[in-house]
Amino acid sequence: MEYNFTEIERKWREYWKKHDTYKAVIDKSKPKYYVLDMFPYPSGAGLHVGHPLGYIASDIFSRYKTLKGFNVLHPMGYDAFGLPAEQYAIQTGTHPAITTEKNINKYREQLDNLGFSFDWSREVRTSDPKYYKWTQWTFIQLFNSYYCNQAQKARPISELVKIFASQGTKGLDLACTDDLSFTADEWNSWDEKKQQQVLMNYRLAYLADIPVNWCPKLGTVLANDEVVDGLSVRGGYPVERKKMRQWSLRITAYAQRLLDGLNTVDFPEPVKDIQNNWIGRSEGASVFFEIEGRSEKMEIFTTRPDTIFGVSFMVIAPEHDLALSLATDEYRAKVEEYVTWAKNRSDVERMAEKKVSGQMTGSYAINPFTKEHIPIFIADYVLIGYGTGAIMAVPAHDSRDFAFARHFNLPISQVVAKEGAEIVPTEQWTESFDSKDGILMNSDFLNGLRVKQAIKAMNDRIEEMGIGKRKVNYRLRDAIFSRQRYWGEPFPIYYKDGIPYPLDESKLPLELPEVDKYLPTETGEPPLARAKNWCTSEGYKYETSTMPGFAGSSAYYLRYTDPHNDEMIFSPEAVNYWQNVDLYIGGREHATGHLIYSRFWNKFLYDLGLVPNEEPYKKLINQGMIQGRSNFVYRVSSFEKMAEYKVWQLLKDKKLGVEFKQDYKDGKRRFDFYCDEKKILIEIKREHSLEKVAEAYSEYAKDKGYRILLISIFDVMNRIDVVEQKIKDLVAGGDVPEFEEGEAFVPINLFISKNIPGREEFTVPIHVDINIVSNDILDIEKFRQWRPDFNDAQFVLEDGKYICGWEIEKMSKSMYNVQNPDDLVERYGADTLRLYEMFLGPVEQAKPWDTNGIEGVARFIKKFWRMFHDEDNNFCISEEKATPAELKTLHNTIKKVTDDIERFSFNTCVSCFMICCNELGKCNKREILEPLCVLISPYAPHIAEELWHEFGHDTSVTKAQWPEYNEAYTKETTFTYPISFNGKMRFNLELPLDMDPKQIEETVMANDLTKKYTDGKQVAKVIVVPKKIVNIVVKG
RNA sequence: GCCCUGGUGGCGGAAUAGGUAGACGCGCUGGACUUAAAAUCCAGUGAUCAUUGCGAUCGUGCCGGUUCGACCCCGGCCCGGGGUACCA
Repeated sequence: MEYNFTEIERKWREYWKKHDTYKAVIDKSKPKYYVLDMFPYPSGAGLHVGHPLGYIASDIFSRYKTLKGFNVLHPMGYDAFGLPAEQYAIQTGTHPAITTEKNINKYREQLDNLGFSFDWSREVRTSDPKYYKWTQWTFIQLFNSYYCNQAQKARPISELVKIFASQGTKGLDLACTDDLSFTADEWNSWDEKKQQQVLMNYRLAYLADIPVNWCPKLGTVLANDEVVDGLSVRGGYPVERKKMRQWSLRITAYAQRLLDGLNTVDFPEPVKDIQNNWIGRSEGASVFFEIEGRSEKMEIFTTRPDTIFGVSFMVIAPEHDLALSLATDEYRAKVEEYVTWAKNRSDVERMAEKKVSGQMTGSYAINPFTKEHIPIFIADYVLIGYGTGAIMAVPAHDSRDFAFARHFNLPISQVVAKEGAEIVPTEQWTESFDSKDGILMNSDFLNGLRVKQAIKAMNDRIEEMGIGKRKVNYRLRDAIFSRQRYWGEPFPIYYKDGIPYPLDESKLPLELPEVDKYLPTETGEPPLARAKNWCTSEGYKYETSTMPGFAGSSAYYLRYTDPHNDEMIFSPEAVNYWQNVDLYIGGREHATGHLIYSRFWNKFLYDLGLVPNEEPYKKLINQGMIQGRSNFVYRVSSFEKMAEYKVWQLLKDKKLGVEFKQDYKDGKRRFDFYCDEKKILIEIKREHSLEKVAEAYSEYAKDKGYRILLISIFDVMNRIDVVEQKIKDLVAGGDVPEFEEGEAFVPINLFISKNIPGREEFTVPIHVDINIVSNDILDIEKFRQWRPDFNDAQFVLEDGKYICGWEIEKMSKSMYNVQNPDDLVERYGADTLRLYEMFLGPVEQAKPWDTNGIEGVARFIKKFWRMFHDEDNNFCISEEKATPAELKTLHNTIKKVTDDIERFSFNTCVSCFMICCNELGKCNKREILEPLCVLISPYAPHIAEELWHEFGHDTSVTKAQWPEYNEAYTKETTFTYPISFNGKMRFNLELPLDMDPKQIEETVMANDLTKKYTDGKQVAKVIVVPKKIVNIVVKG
């Protein structure tokens, strides 16, 4: 009798459910610990083995922390709004809510199968009105807030109204779209509409005409992180730049705090790097250049003000306000043409083609230091969205400016030189010198300074002269928050006289209305415009776009602390107890999206005084991707090539006594094989081809004095011995008929096992379902049934088996390498799957899925079970006292497992359990096995729970205590020293631990084996590292 | 291009602080049990040479350095994976 995992696992899952084992309640007598998984979008495909990897890790950690006496919050929910359900709705008319519900149920079933310790009473779904009420509520708070740069904090907009009324913009430093300046009198004189327009310039959620990523195929706008290489991440459709009126979140106001916060959290270094780059802080200066003959000035941003003496032209972006007005009559037509061309280029085109392009405007700027008049160009290598959309070009020290200058034949002048390097005229340069440090030259008062000093000196001078100031720029853009989509949160906004107003909080949630179709209207409005009565009771129209995917996921971790609260987003009591997330596990792909948005969202709520921490996640772990391991079968693609290969095996290496050449070229003709010595030509073809050409070949051979043999594929495949005899006869000079008519070869579905020689030459690999392959051996019967076109398949086997090839690829349906966790749970049980997923390797590392190894873990579980049971599967435990050796094994295991879980090294824990069992052998003592049962329970909760109850406990193993490590049991009195010579280990020597280095050295040197290795050589030095190693350095 | 990661047997991986490289598992080979198979158990398993025994040499992507001693630290390169790209 063996361990019946199916029944036992089901039993305990039911028990946990019935007893609310994993329900978390506030308990101030215990320290809290918050473990969070990135909640999934419930896709129709369900889970594959890659998804649960992170969940298993977090579950182990949660269970461990609970056993260590923490009150653990470990919730789960669904990121339920999203494009796939909506696309499906468009195609089929099924309401996305129905699709989503169905998918969630499937997910839940799969998750339940794995025995996770989630507190499901706290489940949230972003598409649930009770949940998105608070997403909408937060949006209203953002709408009603502005950001004060001086206080570095969000403040209520009502406060700003008061300030404007009393002092205008004087003395204020606010995060805004445009730098406005007005007096109190001006403000007070404006009507409501004008005042609201001005306030929009400051709101943290604001409406503005901005260039957006418009995806015509999806009919919506996308955020920057939803676009990759000019294509939408979902669907891969082209995206174009377009100016549209959109809701945005002023995340840029928080750029510095988002950057600073990274130093306070424990995230993987790459994630911090990605966020750092995404935010992209650069320190520089904004400088105003006068324009020849005009009153307005041109503002540029540069990080290298020290190079201003090397400026030889200016460049502005095609979308720049001055672009057209700077064009002189002479250049107007060309400028207009260029601007139109540049604006209409899609991102995809721009990325594909990186040719230098640009257009002279005819206008000139004046260098404030050299007073030189320098031409102003328009070029699309300058981006309107960064800095001021205008630059001073320093071709000697910037690769893009250099390329531009060379293309338009503009002067290049060097102003920085590498210390001590020879000065080469710039005409001879092939690339710019992008010097981050060096010595200034040709730069008046900066000459001789180092770059760093020069930047400071120049910044000081610029500010003194009043022509500019120091400035920090960020690459980060405000987050576009509108989607022209149905399946998302409606904005709690209505329009009165064209001005947006927030809905009264008492009216929340504003529920998603029913629509007849999930498509835009004929006039191009979003789907919500189709809804009947999509307006307030007073008749004011609601906003018709919906919120993006990241809206609902930005604060879900907070809602989990108090998920059913209808009065407020969460109670202060709940959030102050549970605080922020201690451990967050999820994929790296969220580094620039969700993780930045939710950090921003959290900081905003922190500013409002609602949450106690500035950062939402203390520690982040990225689980690595599980790649698919595809299997291949090799189908014969050319029987002619296969036949040629077979015959060549008979001929090559003078096997018949004479040398044959393969693929022999005779004038314009080509033959498969040729023997010069015997003047023999051999050609292999299909029967009917041979019939056609037999005569021609025959004549040709006669003319040239060759003997020829035409062989049909059929003969090679079915009568190779006859073919061989013919060739032998021919070589021996016998009279062999050139061509004998025979049967036609009917091509078959033939598959060649991987290691059959020559296979590569005549087969093509075909993906085969990994579920009909085991240890790379194909189940031939299942293969025949797998696809109708294979049911007549025939095989060339090796050792009676068909061996498949394999490759590591992405896990995907089309490659037939998707491993479904349910199948494995059915075959091996959830505990085994959990252990195996951890055993595969470090959680953070990407690794291929390979079912081959799971047997080993399954064996371990069975072995573990047998330690507690006799041959008849009866629980059989001894109350005998444990031996010192057994206690040592147990306590070494306690120490190792505890340490490894603490450092999230889950894979080595599994090895440790195996080693422990191997060492304990047949030990069945309670004193050892009871703690071991608790130790393994985070990994294999079902079997642990069963054994725990068999031990006679009537409460769950999850309520047990983590075993305490006792050093006394593992203390050693001796250490086996590796004795090495010049760093090479030669033998071991067991010595008492209390022996001092001097004594050790003496003992080792006196040893016979040591003498053997030092014989005839001079001992230069002996290194003794207590409890580590002895190294003897010998010379000669 | 730039930034980050990783590179160890046939395979997944271990070596936590510079100190016995290859733990544990898979696979493979041989054996035990069995009428047989499965399951289970035992032994072996980095490479090469020597195998009559002791063994010897090489070996953590490549080249070099530091050190008594390097998978680990330093310098230079090669390859795989991810991010990002006219960000001035």
